[in-house]
Amino acid sequence: MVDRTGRRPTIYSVAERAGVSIATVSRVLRRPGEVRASTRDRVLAVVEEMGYVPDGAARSLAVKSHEAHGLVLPELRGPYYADLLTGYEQGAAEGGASVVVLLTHGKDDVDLLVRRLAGRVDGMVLMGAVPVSSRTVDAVRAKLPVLVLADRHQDAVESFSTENVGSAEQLTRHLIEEHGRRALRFVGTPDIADDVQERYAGFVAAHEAAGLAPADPVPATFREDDGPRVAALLLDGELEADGVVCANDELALSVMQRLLAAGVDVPERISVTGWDDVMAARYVTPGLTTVAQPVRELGREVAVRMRGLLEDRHSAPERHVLPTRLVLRQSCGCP
Amino acid sequence: MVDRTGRRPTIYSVAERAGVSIATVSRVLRRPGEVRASTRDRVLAVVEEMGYVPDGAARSLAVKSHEAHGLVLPELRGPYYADLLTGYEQGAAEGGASVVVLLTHGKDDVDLLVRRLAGRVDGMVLMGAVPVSSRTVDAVRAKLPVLVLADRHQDAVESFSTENVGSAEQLTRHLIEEHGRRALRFVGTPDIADDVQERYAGFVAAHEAAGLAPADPVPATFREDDGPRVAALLLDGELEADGVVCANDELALSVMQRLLAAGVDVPERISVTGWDDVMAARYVTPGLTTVAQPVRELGREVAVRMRGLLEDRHSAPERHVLPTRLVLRQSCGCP
DNA sequence: TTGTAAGCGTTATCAA
DNA sequence: TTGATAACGCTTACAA
Repeated sequence: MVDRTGRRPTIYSVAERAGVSIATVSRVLRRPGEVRASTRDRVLAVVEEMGYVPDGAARSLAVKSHEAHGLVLPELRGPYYADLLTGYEQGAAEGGASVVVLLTHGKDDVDLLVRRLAGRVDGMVLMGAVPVSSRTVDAVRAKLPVLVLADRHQDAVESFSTENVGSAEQLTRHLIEEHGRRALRFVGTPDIADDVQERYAGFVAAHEAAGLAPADPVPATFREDDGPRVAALLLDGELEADGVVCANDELALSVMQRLLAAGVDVPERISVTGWDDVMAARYVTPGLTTVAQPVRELGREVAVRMRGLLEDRHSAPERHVLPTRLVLRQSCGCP
Repeated sequence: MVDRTGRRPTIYSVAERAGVSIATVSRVLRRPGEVRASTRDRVLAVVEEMGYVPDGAARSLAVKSHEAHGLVLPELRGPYYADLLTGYEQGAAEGGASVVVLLTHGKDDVDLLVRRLAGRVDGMVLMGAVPVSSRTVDAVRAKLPVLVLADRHQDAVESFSTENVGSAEQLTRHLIEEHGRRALRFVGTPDIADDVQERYAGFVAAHEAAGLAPADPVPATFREDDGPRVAALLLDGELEADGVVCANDELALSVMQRLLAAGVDVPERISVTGWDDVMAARYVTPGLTTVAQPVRELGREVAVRMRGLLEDRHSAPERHVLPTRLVLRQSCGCP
């Protein structure tokens, strides 16, 4: 399956073998309707016989489009990013674009990698949590459309996110009003990401609406490892609480497991809630009350919007917020 | 940030503005050591000022390398594929390559998409479960290195997988010998994928070694939806069993939940085991006994091997098998 | 309907 | 140390 030069077949070798010009080969592949059937069949036969696959780089150079989008995520733990990627890939594929994934976790030259990626894609999506300088973001934005997810509101760049404040407020209010909680703690570090900040804001809002004083957040990362520490605080009595609103499910599951193991009655004595609705949330006992985000849809919508931006530059940056859904199970106190 | 032609800066506009040739600009970016410091600084300043990012397609065309690998997966549900991608991306990035992800689920022109992808990457990894014709695989293989994961042993193409038969046998033997099970059923459809087939083979082997007759498998897909159906069979008494060896955790979790909800004592009356060690496996009660695979490492090793193949074509196809680890929790009967 | 030829934006060889 | 210039493999006017 190599032509006589000993290399992989190019459009030239196919053309030669089929006895046509390279323009005709190109047409056969891109606009078969413009070629006479007999010619087309002959070319196609040669293409098949030689195993010719057009070089994407050469095509990109000629058409000035990479037919690819870049998706930059911190990592892929948990269902969030995977669902996001799934939705995005689908949306991009519908427009004939493939997606190049860049995972920043554990890399120390993120800015360089992002810039380099910018040379290989038509548009780029950045997760708010990725550690990239705003200088780099600006440089990339000067070159191609950039969409940002779940990030602090830099109003210059268009962003997508799922609703946080309202749902957090609703969840907190539920704990206060339906389950009579009076000493709730928010577990998570608001500064760590925009989402967490907004969820804490909702927590605070619900307290104020109820005439209660909101407690300070209990710092914790998104990882499961912090659960035991927080649970220990609760068990020691160092943290007085009749409910914990955790920044995500991993944290909530891990805290809850520790509490249960120590004989604490969840939810009777302490309510526990999470965020994300991971698979484990519906298999644990008690079932974890949490907030479900339409992540797949989010991903798909971001991709569709990106395709729109690629068609028509210069549309004003919009701010998209998708609604979330409260999932009441038993860990809050519901039957 | 556009040059006077109104378009994005190219190596030409940078060269012009810096008063050097394009060759020098290219050198500054690729081999700064070969350029006089004063020239280098001047060029770099212009690069920065104009926001110049080299076009990846043009570079690929010139160097005859896409600096990208294709990873074709059926979907991204569950931790398996996400971990695989994480490991692969890391391994690829270490070699300066990015990864283009193609998700086949829900697409009807997979063969076409795979061929097209082959024109944009230097090497391709195919998950065994993706619905792609062997004609296409052969066509792609003629053009670039292909690695296959968890696939039926077509010995022509190099493959990676995690160990199945031995671990399944070990797990089954554990149920028979330690927990005295005598009526085990395997839940999963062996024909669906190579993994399942091998897991069932281990199930059978353990029975034969113990002088027991292995029952036929109970067909079920990898999805959670099949759990209720299988559980119903068990509850109806239509399926006599004192233990079920499920093809994966989703299935096991869902069967177990149904059994528990119906008041069946797991593991006292029925043992339940899974495969994959998903997060939920360690949060449910009883904890799910399962088999953990080193998926991240697998991904990374595949990427490293791909880099090797890219260096040196024509190395004979090897068959790599990574060891797995039995994770004993309580759902099998262990304390 | 088909062919000619001019780009597309890099890299790399060879001279200067 | 730097510059001209020829690839690289494709698409697409424009001409025939």
